Amino acid sequence: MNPKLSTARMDVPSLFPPGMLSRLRRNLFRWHERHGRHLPWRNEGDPYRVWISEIMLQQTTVTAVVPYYERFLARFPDLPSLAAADERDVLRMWEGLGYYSRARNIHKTARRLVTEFDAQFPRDVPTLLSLPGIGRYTAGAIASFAFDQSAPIVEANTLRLYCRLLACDGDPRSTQGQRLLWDFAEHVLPRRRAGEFNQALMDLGATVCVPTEPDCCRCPLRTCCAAFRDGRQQEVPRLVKPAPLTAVSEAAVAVHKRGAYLLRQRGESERWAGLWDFPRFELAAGIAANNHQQSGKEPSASQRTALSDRVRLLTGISIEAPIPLTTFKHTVTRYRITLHCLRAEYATGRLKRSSAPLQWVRPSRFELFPLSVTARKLATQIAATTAR
DNA sequence: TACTCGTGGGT
DNA sequence: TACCCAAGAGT
Repeated sequence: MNPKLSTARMDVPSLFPPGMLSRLRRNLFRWHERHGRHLPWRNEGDPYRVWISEIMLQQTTVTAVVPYYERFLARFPDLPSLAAADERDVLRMWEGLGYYSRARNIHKTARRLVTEFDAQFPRDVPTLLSLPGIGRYTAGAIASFAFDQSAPIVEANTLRLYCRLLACDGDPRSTQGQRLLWDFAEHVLPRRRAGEFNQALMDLGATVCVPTEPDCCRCPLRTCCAAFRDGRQQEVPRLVKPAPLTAVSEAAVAVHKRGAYLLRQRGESERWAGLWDFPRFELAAGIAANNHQQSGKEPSASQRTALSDRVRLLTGISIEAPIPLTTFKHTVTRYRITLHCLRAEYATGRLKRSSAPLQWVRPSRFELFPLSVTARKLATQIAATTAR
């Protein structure tokens, strides 16, 4: 038994009786014919495209995905082209989209499909689940969208929709809540046209049953909706309070040597794993995000001296005194980072071999490297300056 | 189980 | 401005 699946059942049928069920399906299909979204990865009948779009759409808005999807498909039009690519080029196409393990997993899965599956996409959920980066939702999405298998889905849009249809009070992210939602998803799913049905659910969640101010007047399912009946559509589903942001002050050093700059590939256990960055160090951490007193200042003379030591420890080379260039503010996960960018000339020494990959790169070649967002900004600035 | 992993757009 | 939120998966 695959641990990503659960067979535990709850009493969903009593919560949603057969008469209501057929009405829900009928109304939803009818609504979708007129109001469904038209998206680049829809109705292509190509599991590769469905897969790429689903991975990109994990925790990412449609608006953000569309340009990345188009670029990615132009560069890697099919499974063999993706499997044959270098990971660096895959990450380069992912740069700026976030959650970079998705790109690394896509690459791993592409290679596995070519070597172990004869470059054919598996059609069943258990086999899809065995692939890196494909969880229960994505497996259901690929199986139903690409192969019209009767596989249920639960994601942000359907979670909200199901919770409201059921007026679910509990925490939908808890184990119990998840079990209820997956049971419900399976219960409502028709045997035929499952892919179209799932897409209709998501379209409804994305355009009508939205998080705030759901447009219940235009909802084809309002007569099946317990939350609407009780006037509680604004309270369901229960929200989770995000962790407060922590202010962090960091420094990035652009080390220059004869027209090239030092880049470092970030390690497996670091944030932005696999991306390249200028050597980067934490300076200080504040208590709260709005405590700018400490983090907003430029690095002091003693901090800049300490930076030289840390560059030497990290890379093995010695540098001249770093000179402040510019400052970026960047929020990532729970941290609001103030990044002080400095420039320093190479003095003496040779690059270490043992640590993370280090490389001297000319500005004209920056575009070949997948960079962290802030590194890209700094790289662009440096390239513009040196081009003159 | 709870935490980690990013970023940009909307309000 | 400071939130909220988004087609989740891996550990």
